[in-house]
Amino acid sequence: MPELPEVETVRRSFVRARLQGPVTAVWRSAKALRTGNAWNQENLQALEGARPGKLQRRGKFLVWRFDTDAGTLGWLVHLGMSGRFVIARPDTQREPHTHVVVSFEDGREARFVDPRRFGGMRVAPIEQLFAEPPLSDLGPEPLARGFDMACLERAAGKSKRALRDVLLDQRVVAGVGNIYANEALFEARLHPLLPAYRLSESAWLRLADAVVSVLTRGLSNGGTTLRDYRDGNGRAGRNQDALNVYGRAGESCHDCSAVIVGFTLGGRGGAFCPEHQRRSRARRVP
DNA sequence: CAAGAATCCTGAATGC
DNA sequence: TGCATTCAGGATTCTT
Repeated sequence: MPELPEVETVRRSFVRARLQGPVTAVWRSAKALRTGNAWNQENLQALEGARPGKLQRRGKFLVWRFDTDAGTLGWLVHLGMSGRFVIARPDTQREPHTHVVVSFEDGREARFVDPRRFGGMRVAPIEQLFAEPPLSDLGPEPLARGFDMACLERAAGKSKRALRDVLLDQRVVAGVGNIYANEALFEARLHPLLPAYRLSESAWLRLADAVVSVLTRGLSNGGTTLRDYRDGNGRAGRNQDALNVYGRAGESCHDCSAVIVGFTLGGRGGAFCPEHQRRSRARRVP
């Protein structure tokens, strides 16, 4: 599932590819993406004739600027669970579940492939795109200057919610998903089910540092590929080998050899080390 | 207001 | 072997 490091890796591969405009054609499959999502108004035909500009990322969203005679448009793309955004030659076979193809004058095309169709997209004037949900609801960028423990504490310091769910809330911090939430909690030595209001100042500091640290490592490893994720050139990431807890329930902890414990909360799985991530400071009596 | 459940979807994994 | 069932999960919307 693409989270901040994966989406940023995709962004970088598109920036390196430097697709040259203008857009010559837009193709859309017959199947809808994520119905029941108010912002998912595709309006893709507005991109025809537009010239590609800066490609940005906000949380797990890509925002690609396109210049037209009538002003600047933004193409908002979310990869959902199984989405891929790839650069391809027109004469190569389209993967199954290809739902959007945008062709550029230089002969290449951008393809959006999403088997589960949990992804979404929208084209709108750029100011409007940033002013409305989902972008307007996002919390701070964890890898930007200014992100620190105060951001987390302000947003969730009084919440009774479990830490794992606080980290998944895009209003608290943008771009963290289930993999990196669990990894950050391991790194910070905090139990994923601990209510947020119980954290001490030092624990908030550890957590903020851990979020930055696991995202940075994920990014330098080119993202985590558990199943579907690929970068813009179709390549898998390498961060799956660096995971400490996510997907490792029943295996032993890399640091202490305790057996990693799996759990489910709100329909979403997670995992933690029972030795490193205790609910309280009290040590268990052997 | 907050927290939990339901919703969307398909392929992989499991069950019989 | 083959068919049916279960499950996973991001973000939103609906309930409680």
